[in-house]
Amino acid sequence: MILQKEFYTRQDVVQVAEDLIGKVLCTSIDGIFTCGMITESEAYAGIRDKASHSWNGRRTARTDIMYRIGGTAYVYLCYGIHSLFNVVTSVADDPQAVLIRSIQPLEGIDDMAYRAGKNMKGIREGRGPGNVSKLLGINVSHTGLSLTDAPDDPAKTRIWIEDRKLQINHKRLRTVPRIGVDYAGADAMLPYRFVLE
DNA sequence: CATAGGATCGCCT
DNA sequence: GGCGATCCTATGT
Repeated sequence: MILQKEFYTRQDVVQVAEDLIGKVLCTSIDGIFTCGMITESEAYAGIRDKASHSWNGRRTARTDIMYRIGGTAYVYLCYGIHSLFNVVTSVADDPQAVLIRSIQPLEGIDDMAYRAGKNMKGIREGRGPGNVSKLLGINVSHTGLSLTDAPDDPAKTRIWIEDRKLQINHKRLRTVPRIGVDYAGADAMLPYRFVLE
């Protein structure tokens, strides 16, 4: 079952981030289908969260996507190299999002290995937000895509998330501070990161 | 216009 | 643990 608007438009982004663990992130790009189970996520709590791009109401051409309705893809370039994939949550004009940090590849392993090039290390684990996009073929041109509305042409690029009722061991789900947000002061300590070990 | 730095990664020591 | 890759964004002159 494909996750619909009701899942994404909830206003507690931390809860959505936790609920995304164990769900399956899927892409159909250039006719190639790949997917993986989400094993790590981070919540970015909008204008009140100093670690968020939308902190204090910041709004630019890039972050404008965060102000859209939940269920929209927000992809941006980090360090000039990596495309980082986020899921916009909550209602329009409440700019919250969840960063997908890691997946466990499920289908299309060969295509993922091809996308990763000769560097096969980490393919089985799909670790790191830059690698998630790399394996699934996601890039910054996909920012703004709807995760809930199917395109007119079935052959077109599509990104979505499925609930396959995969059973996860909640005893192995850790709630810890986020990574790489030291600049956010006290907000860097918030337990907004979820890791399935 | 110039410049610094970032929600990273992989390779080096 | 350190560093280079590489480019968009925000800020300052």
